[in-house]
Amino acid sequence: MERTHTCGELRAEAVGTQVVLMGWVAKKRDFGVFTFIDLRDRDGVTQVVVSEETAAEAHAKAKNIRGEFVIAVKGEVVRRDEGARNAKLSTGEIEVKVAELLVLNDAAVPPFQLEVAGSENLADEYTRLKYRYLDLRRPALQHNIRTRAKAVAAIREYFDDRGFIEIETPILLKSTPEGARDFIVPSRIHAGKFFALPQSPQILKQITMIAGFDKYYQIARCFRDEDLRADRQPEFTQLDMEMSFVNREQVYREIEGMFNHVTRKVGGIELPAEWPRMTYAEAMRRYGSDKPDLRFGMELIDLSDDLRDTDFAPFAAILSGTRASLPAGESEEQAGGLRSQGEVKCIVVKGRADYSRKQTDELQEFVKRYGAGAMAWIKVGDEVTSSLLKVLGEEKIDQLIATAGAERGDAVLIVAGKKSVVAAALGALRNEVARREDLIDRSKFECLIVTEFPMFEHDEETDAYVAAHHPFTSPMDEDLEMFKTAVNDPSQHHLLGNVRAKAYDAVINGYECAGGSIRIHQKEIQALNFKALGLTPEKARERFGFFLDALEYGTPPHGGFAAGIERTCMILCGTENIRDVMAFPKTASAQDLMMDAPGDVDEAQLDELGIIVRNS
RNA sequence: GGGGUCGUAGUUCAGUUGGUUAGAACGCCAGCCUGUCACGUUGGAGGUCGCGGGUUCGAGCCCCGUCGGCCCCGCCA
Repeated sequence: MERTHTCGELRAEAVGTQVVLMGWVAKKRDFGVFTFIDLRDRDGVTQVVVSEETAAEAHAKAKNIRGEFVIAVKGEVVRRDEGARNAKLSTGEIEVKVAELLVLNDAAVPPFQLEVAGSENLADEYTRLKYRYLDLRRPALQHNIRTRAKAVAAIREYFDDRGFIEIETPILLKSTPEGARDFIVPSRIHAGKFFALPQSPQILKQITMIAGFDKYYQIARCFRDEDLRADRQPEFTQLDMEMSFVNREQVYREIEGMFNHVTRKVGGIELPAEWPRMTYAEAMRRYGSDKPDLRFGMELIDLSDDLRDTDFAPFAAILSGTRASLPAGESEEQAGGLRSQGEVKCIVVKGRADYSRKQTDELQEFVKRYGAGAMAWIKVGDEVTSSLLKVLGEEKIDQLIATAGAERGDAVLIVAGKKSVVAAALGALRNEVARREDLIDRSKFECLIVTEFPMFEHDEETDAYVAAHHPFTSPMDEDLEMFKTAVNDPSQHHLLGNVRAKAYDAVINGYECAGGSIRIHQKEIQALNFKALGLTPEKARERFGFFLDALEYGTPPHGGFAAGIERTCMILCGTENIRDVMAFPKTASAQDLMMDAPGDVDEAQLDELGIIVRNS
């Protein structure tokens, strides 16, 4: 018996033809003298009917089948009676009248029902991950995994057409101690030495530019041994690309071009030919985030100027940048710097002057997670009420309402503190409120390129500057002099915090979908950068010697980006969970429940590698 | 590393103030049923209440610890 059709393709036109379908029993409805079977494969579901009268042998076999049995049926496609059609099925106009039925394989009773009718009451994720092969049979996951395959195919198509060369880089390479934790792989031949899995092919892709390939791309697996999140797994896939002799705008055009091609091909979605651009500074100021979700407004509004004259101690301390506002441990010298300066900002929630005490308390708890000490509120109801009324007085409250642009019926949610904390707290609160108030239009795709990221971030613990993107990112031409001053004059070191980089992110619907930069191609600036990062020439050579050597031999100006395949697919599939777009994901504690990895290895294997495991 | 939340039948859940024999639906098993598509119907089996300890005359329920799923903070150049 040879399959002639899938279970998703038969329509009324096929009526009268003989077909053979193969698939899994999704559902059986037994009426004694005849039995309906919903037969499922990756394409869809077709109802087949087995009658005792016309196919006694097949009918007898049908008696003994159960969900997830694998069967083949041969029979005629017949039109269903007027009242017996099923509009919910694409194949619902027809059914297959079975003449022959073959049980290709039986199946144990599944540990969970693949789809509970009419609800989203799926089994616990633990069970579904353990039996991932069963969960993957669900149409929703089948669809997501196929969408991902289409997206990857579209990406290849885009770059192939534009003359990019797909180059594979090694999975086994050398550990570099900075950045994310590496997964390491022991070497047998060099017992006691280790490879590291790539966190990204960053250096290697730059070397393809030095090697003269001009345009490189790769669908690259990346590994980072860090804690997981709803959108983060320890291994994930990136579209990685790099090009020579380009400026930032030329890279932006490829970002736009690629995403636009993928969304058009996969989802039939038309994104703007040119995406809006916004500097990092503007994004932080207006949205408190470097990846703002632009599907809704509710921008952050600065109330600092209105509060500069206040006696209210917490605000006064924050706004004046006096000692009281500094976190414990921060020195007075640092207080002179810009970063000790705090601010007071707010968002306006339209129509929610009716927030209850419980609700504002919940939101306060929410912002505290981001380091905010408290959340103040003003409710512009029939009467104006506010947690700040006593300390600021009516007049000041009215002034704040005016600055915030709040109208009768609105609620104003206020956070004060260090700039970074205010941004983190209000940026997150903005998303949280939008979610709660259902302000997000899920049919929208709001794209943005965020530009001019800071070159460095200040690490409070070590009081050192670390690369915000990676140590090969080029500073902005405008900031080059400041960069040089900051590196060469120890008293001006803090200026590093103000140096902007030619680094950028692509953001869709609040997800960072891609990021990249123009790289440093001159060894002098690269050396300067290592110095800024506190790497002595010896240390730099130890870690990146081969790369520094490579830079000596005629490096073209170059830049590129990497795009997260999973995050892109999450947006295409409309899911908020990365596991929904990966065939075999790991749990939040980085385990594979299906194969029970990671696991122990034989003593003999360890011996060969020269490894002794310390039992604690 | 920290926080939140959940864990009761194969699955999804209910379970009152701590009180008799822990329930429902779906699934499963055995029948009946000529048009279902969440088929209907009759009957049946199925429980270490995650695990360990404690309080109590008595614990699914209270307390402590622990394990696991999910989410968040830190972390993720």
